[in-house]
This record gives sequence, structure tokens and C-alpha cells, in this order.
Amino acid sequence: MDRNVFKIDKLPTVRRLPAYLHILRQLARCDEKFVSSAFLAEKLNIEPILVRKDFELTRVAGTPRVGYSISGLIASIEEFLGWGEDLDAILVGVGQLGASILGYRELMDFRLRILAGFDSDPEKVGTAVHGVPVFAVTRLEELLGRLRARLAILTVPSADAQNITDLLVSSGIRGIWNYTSENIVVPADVITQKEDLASGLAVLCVKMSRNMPSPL
Amino acid sequence: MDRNVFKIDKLPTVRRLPAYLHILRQLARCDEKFVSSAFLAEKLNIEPILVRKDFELTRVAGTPRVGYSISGLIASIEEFLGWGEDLDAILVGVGQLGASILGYRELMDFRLRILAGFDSDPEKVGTAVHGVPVFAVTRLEELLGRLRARLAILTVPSADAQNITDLLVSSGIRGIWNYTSENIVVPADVITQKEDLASGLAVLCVKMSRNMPSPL
DNA sequence: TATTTATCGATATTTTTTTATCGTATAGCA
DNA sequence: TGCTATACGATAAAAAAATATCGATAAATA
Repeated sequence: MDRNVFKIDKLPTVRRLPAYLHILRQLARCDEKFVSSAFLAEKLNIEPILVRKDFELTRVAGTPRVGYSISGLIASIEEFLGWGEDLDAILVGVGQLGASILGYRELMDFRLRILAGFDSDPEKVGTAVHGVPVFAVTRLEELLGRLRARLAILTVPSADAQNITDLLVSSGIRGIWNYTSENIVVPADVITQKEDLASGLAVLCVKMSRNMPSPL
Repeated sequence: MDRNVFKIDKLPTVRRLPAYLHILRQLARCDEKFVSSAFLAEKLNIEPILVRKDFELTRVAGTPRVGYSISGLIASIEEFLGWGEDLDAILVGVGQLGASILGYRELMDFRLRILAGFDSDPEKVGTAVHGVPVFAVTRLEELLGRLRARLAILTVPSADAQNITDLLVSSGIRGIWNYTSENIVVPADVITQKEDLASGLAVLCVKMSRNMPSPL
């Protein structure tokens, strides 16, 4: 197998990478140098073998009796995710949820930098929310040309989701992180990721009603 | 290997149920009576066969050339998830994120009723955020006895996550919807569900860098 | 009424993901 | 130096999830 060709079909692994990254960074702050798969597994409530499997993707080799290099893992995961440098984004829909994302400091942990907010409410336009300037949605196309952000966070009311999506697409956005409850339609070359809070709640409810322990 | 012995089949199916529910309710509002697997599949960017497989869980039989009964599906899914009646919860940590969840009307779609907020900040205690009264965390145990909520939404700073979790557990909470970036530890009979925004972003970033179309 | 077409549903297959097994390498230590 | 315990890594197996196939059934239409 060609080592330069990443198998992208390991979506569950990709989903776990940020969790690894989070713990690894904590360890790095404590000046730890190495970590074992068993340690990480226990933190995440998964099996050590799964951690090792996941790390195959990072191409970082662990050493027996020592574990994996923490800095090596961090660098590799960041590179894989493209989180090594700032990830520029805009946010559309500065309502309840949008504003809280703008103020959500922990999001910055993965170098997500929100350059601008957009809203249709004239009251909000011209203000700054948590330090991020808010513009009129009508200026989206114009400003996107300058900002060069390829990623948009969509936090508009559901009713506006598709309209705004169309506008984002025609303005050249390449990825949309969709927080609305609508399933938006985009051309094939635009990526969308729906963040569905309800699905987590569904899992929680079902598990509670079955009274099951809760590994991931 | 003392981990969960019980198996909950079909977690991916459970995760999709709220999305089905959302569309079904929209259709019901438009007085539609029947829906086909193909229709739902297209809305959700999945295959019709997967929809039919998922619906096996609901035990609602479809009829050829007509589709499934919308009201039947809604009732069955709601029953399966326990979303037919109000789901009482409390929220701990009325910060940015916590406040926005309290004000997030669309959450109510699944009958989640947040009875009270808790915070350690004396400035917030005694106020009401989006109509939800905020109490001191020190009163958590006392008030939980009266409120009879079994579910807690955890939106405290990461540093406090485990402490508050311990408090919730000793106060009798059965399920914790964890929005912090910490992996909290709970006894086996308490369910936790970690809502990891970063994992969605990771998938989005990887897909964007590979420029893949975006199903699921 | 016969024909056509859409759509379900049972069964089988493939793919993906997780877990198990076991050999191997390495650090620590006598 | 040689022994031992630990933790990785390759391979294999199992489990879970998604997809394919195709017959059956019901509605629409001629």
C-alpha cells in the first residue's frame, strides 16, 4: 500500500483524532514526552488496540515499552487535519447560537479563526460580537472575495438555510459547517458537514432507556 | 473487560432517527400522509435501502407504490426515542454556550424541557436566562431532589467538568449530555454522551482537503 | 381486466470497523 | 550480558453497517 495515499474512508478514526489531540496537548503542557495506547484508551473509554489502529493513520511509530512520541503525534494529527495553521472561516447568522460560537474560546484550540460574521438584522450589522465584526449578508459575495475564507459556519434560522447556502456557494465557499436543522443541497464540489445536536440526544435517550453504560 | 455487556444494535440508525423525524414533521405540517424511502433518502443524502433498513426498527410497514405512513413513522420514532412526552433536564454552566442552549428554541422540537440552570457566578444566580431560572451550583443537590430531572446538560468550563460531574452523579442524575471538551468519568449506571464539535470539524476539514463529495 | 410501474421487504453480499492473537522490540535491572 | 516485563505492530478474525438483488404487491392506466 502506498504510504502517501491516505485512506480517507476511516471516518470514525478521523472523528476520534480531535479527542486524541486534546489529550495529547494537555500532556504536552505537562511536559510529558511519551504516551501509551493504553493510557489514551482509558481516557477515551475505548480499547488500546483501537488507539493503535487509529495511529497507523498518523504514520508515527511507537516504541515498545515507551509508547508514542507526544510531539510527534500532535504534529502528525495536526498535519493530517490541516490544523497546523489558522483555518479561516466566516459565520453566517449571528443569532443565539452563532454568537455563542463566536465567543466559544475552546473552538480556537483547533486554530479556527472566524474572520467575520454576517447577519440580515440591521441592528447587528456594524457591531462586533466577541471581537468579530458583523456585516450585512448582502455584502457576503463582495467581502468573501477579499477575505479568502473557504469555510463557512451556517447558523441562520432553518428557513433561510438553503437560500444562504446558495449564496455561499455562488460566492466561492468550499465547505459549510451546517448548524441548522435543514439538510442543505450543494454542488458536488462543495463539502457540507451537518452538526446534528439531536442525534447525540437520541443516542443518550436510547441508552438511558436501556440503562446501558456509556462507552463512546 | 467489564465494559458494557448489553448491546444496543444499530447506533447509526438511532443517530439518523432525529433527522427522519424532522423531515416527517415538516411533511405532516403540509398535510402529507405518505412518504417513500426514496424521498427521505434524497433529503438526507443517503440510499433508499438504508432508509428502509432503518425503518425496520420502527416496525412500521410501508405499502408498495405508496410509501410509509407519516403519522405512523412519527409516532413510532417518538416512542422509540422516548420523545413523545417532555424530557426534563437541567443545565449546569450558564456561560456562552449554556445560555445559547437555553435560548435555542429548536431544541424544544424534541420536547427537551430545561427546568433550571446552575452556575457558580453570583452575578448570574437569581436571574433568568431565556426564561429559565439560574441557581447556585451549591444548591444542585437540594434542588435536584425536587425537580426530578434525570438528565443534565453540562456546559461548564473544562476545568470544572469532572467536579461538577461528580456532584451531578451524587445528586442522582442518570444521564449527562457533555458539551465540555473533557472526557468525564462516571459510574457504570450513569450514561454520558459527549457532544464533540471538533469531530465534525475534523471530518469537514479532511473531506475538504481531499475534495470529496459529502454524503452522511 | 390486463399491463405497467413504483416501491416495499426478505435475503444475500460487500464493505467498514472493531477486536483478538501473538510475535517482536526495547528499557530496566540483576 | 542476559532476563523479564511491557507495549507496539502485523495479521487474522469477528462484528457491525451499508449496499445489492430481486420477487412481491399495490396503484395507475389503457
